[in-house]
This record gives sequence, C-alpha cells and structure tokens, in this order.
Amino acid sequence: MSTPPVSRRARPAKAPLSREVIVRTGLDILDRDGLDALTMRRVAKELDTGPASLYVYVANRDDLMAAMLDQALAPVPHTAPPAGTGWRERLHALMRAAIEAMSRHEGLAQVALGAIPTGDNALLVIDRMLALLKEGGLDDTTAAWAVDLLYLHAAAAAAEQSAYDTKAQDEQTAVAAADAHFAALPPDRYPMVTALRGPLFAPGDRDTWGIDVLINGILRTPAG
Amino acid sequence: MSTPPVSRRARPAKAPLSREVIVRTGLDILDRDGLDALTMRRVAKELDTGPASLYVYVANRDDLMAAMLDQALAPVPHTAPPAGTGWRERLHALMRAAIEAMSRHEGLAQVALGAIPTGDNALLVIDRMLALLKEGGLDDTTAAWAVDLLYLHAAAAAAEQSAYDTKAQDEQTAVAAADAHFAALPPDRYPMVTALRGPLFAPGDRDTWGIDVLINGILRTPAG
DNA sequence: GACCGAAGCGAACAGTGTTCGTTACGTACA
DNA sequence: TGTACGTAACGAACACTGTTCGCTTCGGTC
Repeated sequence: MSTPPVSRRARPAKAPLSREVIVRTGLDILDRDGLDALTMRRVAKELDTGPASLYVYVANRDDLMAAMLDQALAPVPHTAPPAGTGWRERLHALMRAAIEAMSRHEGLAQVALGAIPTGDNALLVIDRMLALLKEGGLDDTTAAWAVDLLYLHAAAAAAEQSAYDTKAQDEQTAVAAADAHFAALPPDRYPMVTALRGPLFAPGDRDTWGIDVLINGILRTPAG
Repeated sequence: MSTPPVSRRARPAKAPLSREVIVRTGLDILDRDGLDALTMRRVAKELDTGPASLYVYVANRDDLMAAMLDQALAPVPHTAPPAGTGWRERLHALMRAAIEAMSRHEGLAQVALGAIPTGDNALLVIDRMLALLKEGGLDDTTAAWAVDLLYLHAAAAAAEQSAYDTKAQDEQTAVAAADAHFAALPPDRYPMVTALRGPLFAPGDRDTWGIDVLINGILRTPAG
C-alpha cells in the first residue's frame, strides 16, 4: 500500500535465520556484554529482525541457553590429550577443558547444573569420561556414579569461577573484599574461620587439586 | 481528601515490616509456589503492601535471595551430631544437613554458587567444617582448600537435586525421561554411555557416596 | 503543641519473555 | 505463464518484571 514493495531480504547477503546462527549470536552477545544483555530482543536486533522470529527455531530462552551450552562444549571432546600419558592425566585434561569451556561464558555453567545432560557435545564429554574411568579399572557402577560426580563438579567449578570473573571486575578484587570482610569477624563466634583466614585466602592451584581429590577419592571408594 | 483518614495499619495486629519478616515471607512463597512466583510484587502483596516498601529493608532481589539462603541455612550448624562418633561421621552429617537445607528451597542453592559465602549461618557451617577437618588431622592449607571444595559440592548437589525435584513433578519422571532419551542414542557415537546405561540410571545412594569420595580424596591429597 | 526524620507507599519507567494474527516469500504444480 | 500453498518472518500487543521518585503519614522528641 503506502510502503513500496521492497524485498524483505533486499539488503546485501543477509544471512538467513537458523538455529545455529541464533545460538552463535547468543554466545557472541554473552561474551561481549554479559548475561544481562542476553535477551531475546537483543539477539533479534543483532540479527536484524524481531523477537518473534526467533521462536521458529528456539522454543524459549531456556532452550536457547541449553543450545548455547552445548555449542560451548563442542571443542571439549576433541582436546588433544597429552601424548603417551595414562588415563589419569587424560581424564584430568578433559575435566580442565570442560571447566574452562563452561566458565568462559557467563551463566552457562548454571544451565548444566539444572538438567540431566542430553546435548550432543555434553554426551560426548560424558562418553569420554566413562571410557577413561573404565580404562582405569573401575567397575561399571562406580564408573557411572563417578561420571555423575565429575560432571557435577565441572559445572559447579565453572559456575563459581565465571561468577567471580564477571561480578567483580576481576577475581583479585572479589577475593580481597571477602578477605577484608573475614578480617572483621568476631573470633569467638567464628574461631576456625578467623584462625585460618590466611590459608583460606592464600593463592594456589585449587582447581587442579580439586580434580585430584575427586580422582583419588573415586579410586578408593567403590560404589554401592 | 476523599479517603477517610484511617490508620495505615488499621487492620487488626498487622505485623510491621522488617527484614526478617520479608525474608520469611520470601521463603514461604518459594516453598509454596516456586522460584518463578518469587517476585518483589508477590512478596509485597503477601505482606499487604506495595513493592516499594520492601526496598527499605532489602537492597534488591539478589540481596533478598542471599538473606533467604542464610535463613535456610540457620538450622544446619545446630544439627545434633550422632553421639560418640568421630569427626568423619560428624562431617558427613553436617554435609548432608547442608545439602538438605539448600535443596529444600528451589533456586536457593544457585545463589550459594555465585558468591563467596559471607552470611552469618553460612560462615557458621564453614567454621564447623573447618573444626572437624582440623580434628581429622589435616594441615591448615589442606583444611582450607577442603572446606572450599566441600561447600562447593554441597551447593552443587543441592542445586541439582532441587532442580529435579521441581522441574518435573518428581525426580522419578525426570530420570525416566532421560533414560528413554539415552536408550535411543546411537551406540557407535556414544559407546560407553549406551553400554553403561543400566548403571547410569540405576538407583542408589549417590549423595552419601559422593561425600565419602570427597572425604577419602581429601585425606589422601595434601594441598600445594 | 510544633516539628522532623524516617517508614511506607502510589505511580511510573524502562524494560522483559512470549504469543497472536497477518504478511510476504520461494516453490510446486497446473 | 499463472496460481495456489505451506511456512518463515514479522509488527504489535499482553501481562508481567525490578526498581526509583517524590509525596504522605506516622511516632517520638523538643
């Protein structure tokens, strides 16, 4: 009528909508501007369309975030294991890669904590873990329970890390603030916390240690 | 003017606003109607007031949820330990109590994953944990790192459990759905997952086992 | 009896996820 | 060549959300 009949896709080479391009755009926004900026409207605007158009490819925001999580996990199963090493070192590397991948995108790890993993790449990670645990000689039940525990830990460690990375400008600041808060605590009410404030806030490779604790514990704790 | 000058608090024995009553009301709503129902407007309505009034006692929604978490943790430090038992059993009981307390209220455990604990009751829990770990003969650094790991696990385990409790009507249904999904997976792509589907979905006391794994691992993995 | 700090609150702002009904398109077929 | 069709895309709207501003009203103090 009043508007001239221009093609909807008149602009040069505008990529068509698809689930994958939506997921990728979501990850872009998440990395660039954080979790609060990840709205359906923002994703739509980035793709030069309206929010309603996204719902053809994505059931809702939760579905989008689940897909983003799986996309983020994609490189993990293909992490090159340190050559010529045993199952323990390879499992360790896999765990580190999973934590790293999830913690790199704010808020995605929380998604993993809320649902049994069913995504393609999450299942591949779990499959690799199971293979390594079996290689380590564990019986089926212990291996099954262990992979649950390991995956849970990976998600939790990533959630914690990404929260500190983004909420405060850097982890240093957040820890320093908490340290100061602990310093002001009454020792009669919190004797151990105040006494051990030094070690509690001392730097150190806790991620590596945590994974070692889990593997050592799993090896010495048969299920059932 | 037009409205008669009735006392704002004319109704019989209406409780005055306070941080504590707001927190308690929030927990009530959370337990009764779930996380989605926990809005500032809903809390205000329950207290027969407007949303603006809450901000005198609560900085924002996150602050409210943090306070709710700490309130939920209140009974944990006072869990009666099984009489005449060693530090290991008491630590185990403390962990179970913490997981239980956090998982009883949907979404609260996620709060614990996002911040270094500074609440009164959370710190008491941590203090108890540290005391028990020291009683177990651990050095200061290992005890400090261990309490980090234990608290993280408690929050994660609670988050996972409460998600399953509420998203599906009950855990049984959610697990059954995931089991069916796993059954349809191609074995050539996920050999271990499909092979171990039985043990993966078999029932069993994984919470207890998980805590045992952590304690065993901590005892055999000195920090640093 | 006048005053005053603060608690309480009505209304509004700037957004949110999601759905409805309609439009415009590429394709398949006559 | 012309037309019908399934569906992707979309504009507008709905029913909310957290939070803030500035006004009103209260209880307690000089």
